[in-house]
Amino acid sequence: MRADALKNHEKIVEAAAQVFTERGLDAPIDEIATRAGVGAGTLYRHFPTRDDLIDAVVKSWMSQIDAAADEAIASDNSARDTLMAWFETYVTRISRNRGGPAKITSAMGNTDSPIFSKCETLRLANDRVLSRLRERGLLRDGVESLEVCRLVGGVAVVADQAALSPESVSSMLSVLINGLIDEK
Amino acid sequence: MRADALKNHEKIVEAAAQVFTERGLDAPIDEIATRAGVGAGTLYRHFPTRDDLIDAVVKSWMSQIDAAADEAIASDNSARDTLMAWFETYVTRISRNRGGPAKITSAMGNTDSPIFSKCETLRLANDRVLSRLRERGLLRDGVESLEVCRLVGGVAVVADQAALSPESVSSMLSVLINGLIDEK
DNA sequence: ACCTGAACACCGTTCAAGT
DNA sequence: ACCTGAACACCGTTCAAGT
Repeated sequence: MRADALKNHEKIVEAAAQVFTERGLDAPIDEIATRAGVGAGTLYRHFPTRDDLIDAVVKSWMSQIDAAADEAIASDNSARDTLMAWFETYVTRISRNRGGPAKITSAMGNTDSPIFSKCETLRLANDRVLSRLRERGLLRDGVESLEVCRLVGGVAVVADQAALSPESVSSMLSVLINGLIDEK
Repeated sequence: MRADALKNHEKIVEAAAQVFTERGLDAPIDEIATRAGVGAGTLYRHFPTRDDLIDAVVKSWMSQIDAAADEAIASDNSARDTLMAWFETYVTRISRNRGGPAKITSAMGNTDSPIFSKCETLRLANDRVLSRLRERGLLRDGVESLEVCRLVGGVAVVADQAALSPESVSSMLSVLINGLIDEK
């Protein structure tokens, strides 16, 4: 890769991160190109589809997910508290940009989506948390990680699109958690 | 209203119902106008926003919702079976057109959405089913109808956008139901 | 009073011409 | 090898001209 191409690549990702934050994941591509100071064609050369661009932007804040999962696993809190803290982190992360929950949750389990690997990171982190609780005998049988990601993602999508308060989200997550934990 | 205006109104709603079924609720407005045989301006005169048009189309199949709720209430099935049948009907109805779950669920509880009254129909029908189960002592405390509509709607949104199978939907609804019923 | 459709605006995407 | 930006396509929305 030539030096100017590399530089442009960086500038585009940086601009995209800004624009996505301000205007959501559906923001005009052209504004990103302008903000990055490159022509539209250059942007398309580096990122043929919007999803490729999203993938590049999401990359940076996905690593924090693993740390959050580790923290949830380490704690000796009740299953309820563990799941609530973890799910709230999950929702917050994927909701960082408007349109994020829908984009990420609908790509979940879809192998040929450009952002599939990011979804896998999420799914595997979630699986680790669930597995830990299962070991402790706190989870109902037959709950699958992918399914839980979709349920929690569904809550995030609705909250994102209807601009719901964090309290509404917690309250919805609470119902989900009731459905997941084994109360003996 | 003049006779030709009335006729056009009907033709537009009819065309919209067709086009929405074929191409989803985000289908090009212009195709609806063409199919109805009217100019774009005429369509906009009758329905200033897309939501106004959606409202008119949704009207017809919303009445069936009340019947489904009545049926759910009348049965002496277990809380689980009652809710599963009702939620599946709920999801099917709002998923009739692609994009329907997102449109309807994000308008839920939003007083100044053009389709608010349709959402109220859904919410009230759901409330009747929940109330009946609560009377029988089968429901956990503190579950609100609006919240349940959003949770079930969230499942429908994800299923719609990720093209999930009916089995996946049932399985997700099952988790929700676990979280709603009081197992003593 | 209502309708038409050309016109404008906006945005995604491509590609000929440049360096 | 990579970049630019004009050009094209598509679609939403308006409005002057018509009946």
